[in-house]
Amino acid sequence: MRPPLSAAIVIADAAALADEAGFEKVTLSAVARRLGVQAPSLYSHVRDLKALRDGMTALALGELADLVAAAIAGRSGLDALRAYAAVYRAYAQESPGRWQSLQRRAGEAVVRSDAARNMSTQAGAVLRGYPVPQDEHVHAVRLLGSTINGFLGLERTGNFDHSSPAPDVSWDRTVVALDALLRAWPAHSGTDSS
Amino acid sequence: MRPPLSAAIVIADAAALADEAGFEKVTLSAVARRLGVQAPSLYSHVRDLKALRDGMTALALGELADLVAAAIAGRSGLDALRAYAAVYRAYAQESPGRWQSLQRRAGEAVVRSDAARNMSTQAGAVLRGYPVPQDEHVHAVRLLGSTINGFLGLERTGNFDHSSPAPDVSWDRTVVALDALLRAWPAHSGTDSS
DNA sequence: GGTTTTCGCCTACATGCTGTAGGGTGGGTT
DNA sequence: AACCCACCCTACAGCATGTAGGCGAAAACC
Repeated sequence: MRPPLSAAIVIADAAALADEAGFEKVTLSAVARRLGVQAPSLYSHVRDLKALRDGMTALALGELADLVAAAIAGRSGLDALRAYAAVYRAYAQESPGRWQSLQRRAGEAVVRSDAARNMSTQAGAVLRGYPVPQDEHVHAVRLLGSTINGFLGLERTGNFDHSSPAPDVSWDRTVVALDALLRAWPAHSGTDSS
Repeated sequence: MRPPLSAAIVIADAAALADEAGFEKVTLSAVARRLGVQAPSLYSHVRDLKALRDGMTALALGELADLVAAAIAGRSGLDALRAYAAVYRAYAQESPGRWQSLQRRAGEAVVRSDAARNMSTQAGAVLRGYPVPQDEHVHAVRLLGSTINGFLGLERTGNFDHSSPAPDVSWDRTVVALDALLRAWPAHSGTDSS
């Protein structure tokens, strides 16, 4: 009758549920209900809950890596940075559950995946337009990721809800500030003035 | 015999458990076991699991606000910024469960608490040593929080584990970079080159 | 001093989720 | 036609949340 289930289908459905109800609401029972199947049936496709979550993380990682790749292709400098940041924010807003699935310690397999490797590479690519010395790239990449992810996290937890103006304005300032920072990357003991 | 339980004791014990085993492992059953009591007994002190978590968040918020207050008192500029950032990082490292309790959407009561209000005020105080115009303070505070919290989040989820050098080095660069950024806060349409 | 109230923890239970064991059925193969 | 196996099923054990109601001991009251 119905086409048989597969790991991919289960994980995709779990991701959809996460986006609708929040990552923490993703339960094997709930996914089974959505798929019109009994809960134990899912264990043939997914080892356990941890594996399901890892699958969602891997899925999100792959999607995001593709989006980032498309966004920064052919751009550089502030242009690339804007596109890079915009993709993250859009993803966090449009797929909040998937985005949440990235904010956790994932299994080894996920960490070593191509998508995960790509993500760091892409962050490095954004830096190409900036005068950050090669041996400082790690730090710049970490700073970039920290600020972008941190902003999205605070926004999601409602940290900005009780002060004006809307987060969008701060987001723009933040991206511009990061651009300025990267263009004048400080030397070890302070800043150099040009 | 034993002194009777109280909400404060239950919450404190839950916080201790969170630090030992992770925030997501905090369960009313587990806390009851630690306290040598049956699980339903806790419901006289804590309305439900959500209330317990909110209590932990409020506790952490209060502790952190006090630590920050002590750290930035009498300091300014980079000195204050360093102390401010250091308190956050130390707290995240020494009380990981409590820190995790801050990375969630808390109930209204917690959000409106004095401690929560203090935290924004304190972030603003750090900016006093920098030439950030008053109407830009919100953005700077948000940026500061984003970067600091984001770094700690990425560090905790193991994002930095598979690249060298150790996060400590990046942390230092990050704080220095934030200092540089605040000292040369970019104007709205770009940066001014001094 | 004895009675009564109250407080704090208890047992019992309903409900929901995870994960295991093992059964049955239908579609494809030979 | 008989077989097999992929796929989903039922049954169950274990642990979590949260409700209802009981019991005992200490405090309060006459």
